[in-house]
Amino acid sequence: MSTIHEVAARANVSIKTVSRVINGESGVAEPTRQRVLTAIHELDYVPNLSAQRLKRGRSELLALVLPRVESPYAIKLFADILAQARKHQYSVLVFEHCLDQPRQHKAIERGVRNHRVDGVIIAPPGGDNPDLVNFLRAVQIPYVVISPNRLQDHACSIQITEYLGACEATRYLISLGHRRIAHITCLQSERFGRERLAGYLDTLSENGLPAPATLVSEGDNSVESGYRAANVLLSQPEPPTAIFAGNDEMAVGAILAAYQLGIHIPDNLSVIGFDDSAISLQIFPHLTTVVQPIGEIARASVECLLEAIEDPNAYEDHRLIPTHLELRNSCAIPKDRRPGRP
Amino acid sequence: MSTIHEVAARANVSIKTVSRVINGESGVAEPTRQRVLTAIHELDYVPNLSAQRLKRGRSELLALVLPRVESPYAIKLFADILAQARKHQYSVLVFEHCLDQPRQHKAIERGVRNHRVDGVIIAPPGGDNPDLVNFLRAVQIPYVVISPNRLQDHACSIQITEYLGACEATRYLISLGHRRIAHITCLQSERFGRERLAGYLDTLSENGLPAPATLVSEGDNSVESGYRAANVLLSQPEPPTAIFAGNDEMAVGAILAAYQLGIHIPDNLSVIGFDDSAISLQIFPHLTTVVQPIGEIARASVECLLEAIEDPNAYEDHRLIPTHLELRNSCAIPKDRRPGRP
DNA sequence: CTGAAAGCGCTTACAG
DNA sequence: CTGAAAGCGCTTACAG
Repeated sequence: MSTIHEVAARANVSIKTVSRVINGESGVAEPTRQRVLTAIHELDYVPNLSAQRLKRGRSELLALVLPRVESPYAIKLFADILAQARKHQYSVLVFEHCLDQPRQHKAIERGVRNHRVDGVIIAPPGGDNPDLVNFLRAVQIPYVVISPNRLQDHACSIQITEYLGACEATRYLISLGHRRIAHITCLQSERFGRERLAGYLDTLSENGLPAPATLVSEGDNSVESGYRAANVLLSQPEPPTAIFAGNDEMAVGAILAAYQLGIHIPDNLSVIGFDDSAISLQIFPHLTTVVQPIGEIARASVECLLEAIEDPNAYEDHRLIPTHLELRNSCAIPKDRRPGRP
Repeated sequence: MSTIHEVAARANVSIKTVSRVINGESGVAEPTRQRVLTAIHELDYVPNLSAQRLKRGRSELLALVLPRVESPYAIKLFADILAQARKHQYSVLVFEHCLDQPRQHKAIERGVRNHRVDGVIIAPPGGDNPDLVNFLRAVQIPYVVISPNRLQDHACSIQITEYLGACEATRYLISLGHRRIAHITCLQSERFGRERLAGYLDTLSENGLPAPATLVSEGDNSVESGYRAANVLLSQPEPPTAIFAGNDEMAVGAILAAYQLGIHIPDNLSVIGFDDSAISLQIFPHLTTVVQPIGEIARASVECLLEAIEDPNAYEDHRLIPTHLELRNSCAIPKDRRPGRP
């Protein structure tokens, strides 16, 4: 591969002039610029990033710390962050994060410092790992954390409207006419699980509806737990006419349980999920769900991080990304409220 | 961050000696080595990769070209390749590949040359894009392609036993006693779809079973297409007692269709998928499936590529990774063959 | 066993 | 508007 010297020789200029053209600096006569551009084109010259980085003292490299869970959420987030970073001329290095392995953060630390990464984006649940976060603070590398359990631990964070999203889902079911609305909870050890439950409970009480304990069933975020929870909920003497599941996986579990019990969705049971993950469109009927806008999360993360890199001193930014309800085919007016039926 | 000079000064040696210690070269007296190690530790020194790369003329960087489809397959492959690369001290840069955008490969080309990537792994279906492949050949960057449609186009390729996997699935259903075994095909424009179909057909005929056209239904790899295909298959006068779907998504579609028709799985219908993707464990009953061993694919890809990087001259290697059948709960002996039933 | 010199391919002041 | 010099932080021959 050719170097800046070969380009300079061919264009009959100094390497400094070539450098100016490459970096789009002003103060190069147009004819000169054209000559350089032609030489670059003819030699098929591409600057060596390692050399640029070495000299500039910035790597233009972002690290993304992802859990080794093969969730669709993670890959979508990754893809969107990649696209955002590219817009700003940054590359992304991915580090896997295994919560269970105690010395895992050592490998990340080494990679981050080895590559002289400019900043780090921490996907959930990495933000709750004190080792990683303390390290980044100690070496003064800017970072932004997505959906951490505790906001006050970080200078920059991105979160979504977990609570309001749950409120909107519940309000929608109420507006359809449902009065016995159940909730299958996400893991209550996570903040988002507690906020989604709170949104559900508050909306019920705001609308004068009771929320007996028999309408709240615990899940663990998995399809299977939603399936079990729904089986319990639906075999009560007075079963709910609608279920708001804490995430899409559990909503799918609930739909599978309904299938087996011969309960038609949405005619006899309405179901809402949360997240808009791939599975919500793989189930029939397609799942009405609270959309977690991953594209927006990615954009905000990169923006935040880049600003923190520009101005590392006491930079603080907490962004709240709005969710919205995506209406599909898993909800309907409850049977006893439908007109035209005997 | 400290440099090699500071370490050298503190340890009272030349930078060359520090370099020797960092790179594990022999010929350093043990006491000297210890002094250097201590200095490295005290200064918390981490070598600058950009400088090392610049000097060495190798980036120790692999590129992975992935489709922008948010498939669980893609992220698992990515995670496993990441882990394999790390073992060999390589980092991985990911490039998204959008088939539909004509100038997409330009961005990949630029990134690959900019970073002086040592080699490229192309995930399906990128290997069938002539632009990308021709570029890599032109600039002489070694690459390995995973599951391409045409093997002869590449020097290094990884594929799995699509045909044998389909044979094994079909043979298993026959061994249970099924005689009316249907197949929902993957897209026939892809080699893997054709091979899976061929494995199914050949195994039936080897066992003296007819394969009437009414038992083969076309799908397009999606859950929905499996759902539609199964509805057609199961509403025939003589419906199949088993369905071998070309992938897990379509198998799930078939299960959903059976649910709605009140057909119990596995009592009244056996279903097998292909791939062992996440969804196979999210459905009930859990899906018996032909496992595509992504970990092995990742290992073989990285190995192949590293060998090609070591010896770029006319290096050729085509590896075939074996699949295996993972027995779960979606298959049973057909009703009419079960003992103890009237 | 150890080190002084040169240079990888760029950019950053500085000079003209 | 253009360029000669110095140097980013390392490793590669070479010498002793």
